[in-house]
Amino acid sequence: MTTPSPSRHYVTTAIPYVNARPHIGFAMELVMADVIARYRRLRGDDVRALTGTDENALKNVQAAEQAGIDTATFVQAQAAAFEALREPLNLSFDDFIRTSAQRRHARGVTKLWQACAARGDIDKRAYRGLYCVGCEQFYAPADLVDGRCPEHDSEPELVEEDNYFFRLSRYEAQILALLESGRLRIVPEGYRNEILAFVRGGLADLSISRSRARARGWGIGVPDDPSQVMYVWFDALGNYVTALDYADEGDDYVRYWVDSDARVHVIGKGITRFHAVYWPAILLSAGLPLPTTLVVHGYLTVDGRKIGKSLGNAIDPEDIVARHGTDPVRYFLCRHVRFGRDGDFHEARLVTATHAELADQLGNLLRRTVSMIARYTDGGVPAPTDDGPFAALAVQIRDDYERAFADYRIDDAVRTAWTIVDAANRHAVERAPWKLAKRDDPAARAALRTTLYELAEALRLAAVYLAPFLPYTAAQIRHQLGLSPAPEPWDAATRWGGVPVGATVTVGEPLFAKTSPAA
RNA sequence: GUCGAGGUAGCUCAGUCGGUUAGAGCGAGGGAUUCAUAACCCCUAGGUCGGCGGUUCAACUCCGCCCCUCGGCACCA
Repeated sequence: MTTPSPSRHYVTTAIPYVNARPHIGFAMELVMADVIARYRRLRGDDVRALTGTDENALKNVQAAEQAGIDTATFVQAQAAAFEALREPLNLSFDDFIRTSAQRRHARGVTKLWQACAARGDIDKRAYRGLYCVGCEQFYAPADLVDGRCPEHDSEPELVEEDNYFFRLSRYEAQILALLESGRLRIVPEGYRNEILAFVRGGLADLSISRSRARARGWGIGVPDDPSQVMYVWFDALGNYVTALDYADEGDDYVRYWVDSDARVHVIGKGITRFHAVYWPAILLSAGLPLPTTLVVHGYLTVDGRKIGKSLGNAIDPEDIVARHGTDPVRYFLCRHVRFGRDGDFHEARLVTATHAELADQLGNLLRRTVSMIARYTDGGVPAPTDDGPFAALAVQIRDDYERAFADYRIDDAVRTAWTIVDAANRHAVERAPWKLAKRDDPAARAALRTTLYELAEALRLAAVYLAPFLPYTAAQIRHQLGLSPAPEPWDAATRWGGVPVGATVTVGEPLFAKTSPAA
């Protein structure tokens, strides 16, 4: 089931608030989006990947105040910490958007607002709500404890002010139809069902502005109304198009949004409603194409405990990578966290997986293969003399792998790739080339050459399939096998028999050194 | 309350359309082997498949009820 390629793909992560340092949960989201982008590029598709930071929230103002810095400076430093994840996690995003600091964003979101307004979907209404001065936010009655603010134990005051409202209710039927038809796909399906239930419950209009005073002057102004700023969600969701220069409807916007085959948002389960309901409604109103797919992941606990905002167990991705390596962290996040479900980032298990799977199974396979080729066939990949069991396996694997990615089940995709590694290790033992090498008859020599070829080719395939997850490792495997750094076009790359006979192998350093377990 | 997702070997999890002896990895025990990072490979581990009842020749897999965990239920990653 090969999907037609090349096609155009736009892949994004959500943009996180910057009031706290990045934690391992967001690192997982970044890695997932990166894996999807790398997979599409591997297939020859035209891909654009975006991440960035959501900076206009009141929370950021408060956090800056606590830190004793002005908001813009604080936000700038925090955003840098997120962008700095690119190196340690080996991310390949093409662009990074900052919602408070880049004109393209403010301009684009203003245009988006105006487009909705022109459609008659934005109007000013009186908004009444219970407001806690301490928290600087409104509370729904249900969120209060005995009518008091859960944080400050004070009675919130009834505040009435004019806000702009978006006519979400108008789009109820359309949103429902989108979800039901699958034109807007949500994976895994469980999340789709939740949203469906939510929409069927009826959609009320949405407040999309705050008084400038209440927002402490921070945020993007409502067009033609200096007294109001946009509610951060309206501005944040817009990032997906403003980053592409929606403001001027530039080339990137046309290419990756309007004319794209897939507009994919990778998000955490907590914000699916914003992406499955509010965002499509805004786009519908403004007359822009909608996202095609929402890829929803679960939350991570750390060593079994919830990630506390300031509880101290919020693992720093840079730190964990410094101790265990980029590919092991990416590998653990991709294979050992079940797609769509909550998972546990267990450091001891990360170490176990790195040793048992990456070092012992994959790393060792490469080493034993390359060593035998160096020793038995003078360092050149030999020509096979007959077909082994792998050609059929290769077809099956490609099929399973593409199917897994079609549903964004990246953990299954890794498992599928791994079946090659397992098969090759077993094959090595069954054929025992080290025994064949001690015999001197023609049959043994033919069998030896065929087997070594098969092992090299299996590794080549493994490197192809693992490249999205383990970019550095895949490159190392290619290097040691004597292959060019750039992989072949997808069809050729995934077909059995791609290792050139005579390629000169290099016995390099072990792929994964075994580290001692972290304290 | 309601809706959803889970509850399978010590741990983390797989189990397609119901079908014969319920699987994998880790951990544990044993064996084999030497190409390789003491790695690879093979065997074993005897788990009431949350509980009770039902449908069926046959249910982990379908239906009902119940128990436990987590999450959504209007503006909160």
